[in-house]
Amino acid sequence: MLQQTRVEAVIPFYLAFLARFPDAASLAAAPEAEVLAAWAGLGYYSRARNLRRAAEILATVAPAGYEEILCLPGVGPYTAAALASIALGQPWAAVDGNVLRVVSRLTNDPSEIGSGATKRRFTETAQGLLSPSRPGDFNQAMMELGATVCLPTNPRCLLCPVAQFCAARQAGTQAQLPVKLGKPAARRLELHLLRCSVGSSTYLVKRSGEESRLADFWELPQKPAEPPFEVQLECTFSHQIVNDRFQVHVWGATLPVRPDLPGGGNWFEPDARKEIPVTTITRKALTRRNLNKSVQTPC
DNA sequence: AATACGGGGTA
DNA sequence: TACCCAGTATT
Repeated sequence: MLQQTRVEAVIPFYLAFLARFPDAASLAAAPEAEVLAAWAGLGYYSRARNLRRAAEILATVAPAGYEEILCLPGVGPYTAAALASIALGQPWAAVDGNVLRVVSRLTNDPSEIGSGATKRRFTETAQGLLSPSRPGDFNQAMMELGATVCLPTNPRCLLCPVAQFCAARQAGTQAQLPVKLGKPAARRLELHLLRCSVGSSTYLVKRSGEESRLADFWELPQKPAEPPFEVQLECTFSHQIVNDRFQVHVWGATLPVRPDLPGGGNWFEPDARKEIPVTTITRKALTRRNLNKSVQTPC
């Protein structure tokens, strides 16, 4: 439950869940739908399915250590280390997002925090700091430090119990760590979809692939009325993603029909321009699933 | 290495 | 609004 979910958000779900499924056997015996119902509101529902599958295993065998715990579905390096250290007292550093941030500051290391190489190195650092006699307490202390003191922005160094060991604090760089690779200011992508009307009918039009020799032309997915006909593009789109925003640019265009080209006359050259407004849609509202229907709304 | 997966809190 | 959260699985 704690994977990518704040402790405060988890607690009520955790209590209700344990009341309903007090042990591995009862969870393993429960229908998946019932488990999902108890999970409702927590998000990341594959965690619930994985947890039930793990319970099926745990009802039979008890894993002996990190490597075996890691084999359970839904258990990755962090969770395996947390379980091995807290439940079994074994010396594995549990490295979550908090610990990555704490280590980046303790060592004043400007490496990009999202890369796999950096995570591996920071994990080794945490492993070296780990208390072998109290690995569970150490791991929880590191995470708690990140959650309450070594905050993402405005770390509270004056309250920090390990400020005297912190390289970033000495260098005064704590506010600039950890370093996150910024996404490009604007990724521009082609939308490959637009709408046109033929007479009173409206059709979707898509651009053919770049690798095609017809890359610069637009294609009617369904064959419209028999040629000859006139095609008037009402508008066309392009979109770009700026940070978490999905912007759709809409502009008008008129395209001449090219019956002389391959495709039975269903090809024509783009002739666009004059950008008019910009519609902004949040990325959450524009997943791959509903892309097709969403992009039609601005038109 | 990138992405999908959720819902909620915060600056 | 943009980022983050006691990450993992999949591509």
